[in-house]
Amino acid sequence: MDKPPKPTRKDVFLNYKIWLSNLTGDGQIHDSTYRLIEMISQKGSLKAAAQALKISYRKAWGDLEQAEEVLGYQLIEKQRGGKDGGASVLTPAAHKLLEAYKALQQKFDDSVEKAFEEFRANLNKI
Amino acid sequence: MDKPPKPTRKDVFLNYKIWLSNLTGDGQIHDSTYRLIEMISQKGSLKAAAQALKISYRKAWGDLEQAEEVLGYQLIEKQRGGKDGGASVLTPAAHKLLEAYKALQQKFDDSVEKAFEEFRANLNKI
DNA sequence: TAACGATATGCATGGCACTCCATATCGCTA
DNA sequence: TAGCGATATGGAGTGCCATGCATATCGTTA
Repeated sequence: MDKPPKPTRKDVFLNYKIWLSNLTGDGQIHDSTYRLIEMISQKGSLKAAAQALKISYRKAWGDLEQAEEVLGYQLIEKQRGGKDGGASVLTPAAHKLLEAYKALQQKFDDSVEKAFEEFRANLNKI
Repeated sequence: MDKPPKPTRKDVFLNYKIWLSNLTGDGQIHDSTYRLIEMISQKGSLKAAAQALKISYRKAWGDLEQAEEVLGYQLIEKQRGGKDGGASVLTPAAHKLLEAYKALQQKFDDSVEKAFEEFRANLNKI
């Protein structure tokens, strides 16, 4: 019925996403994987971490598998059986990865902020 | 059969993606939409642009619709009927948008480059 | 050695995005 | 004024991927 009610300028928002991958891009490490690793560190098991993050164990396991595949080294020391049926702890490499990732994230947030302000200013010149 | 053939450090790559959206995030403008707009500018019609980019006319039309909805103003002046059955040309606003986006993209590339080098260096300390 | 709880993994299914298809509308041109 | 070709838009069909389900495996503990 009424198509153009009035061309009104609206507020727009910039979104961004960064992730690691192997050369082909079929293996990837997303932000969710970092959160998973952190949660494993807190909870002590993959299962508990998955529950805490409200994702399926299946997915959590798969994400972790892929991350280790991409990097080429282990992030988690996993134990089957035992006192509590099993457990998972981070490797030193995983701790370093988390640190490095946090720093990267921070740097990004800063430059994104600046770049977007400029962009917005340019748009408003229209 | 053979799971851990040898934990070998591998090369990893940083990927990123930026996009605009409205407040709720249900309306989005992706890189593909900018490419579409550029192609419309070259080809002179939405249909030809969609074909050139090998996407369905349906999707192209929808993406454009969404982009204009997010921004709140027209990007394309579309004509139905006429000499060639119809045509599409960019509005001045669309040209400005493309310019601003390219600048943003460039800025991003630069900061990604820097941030990733640092990240990589940190990883190699492992 | 039976039980328990976490890791490990294949497979069915459901949701979603995109493509295909069908149809309507528009306005110049011959 | 009939025809053409592009825009406009809904709906069915399809393919992919995440999720969930089911089940096997493992090793300590009681």
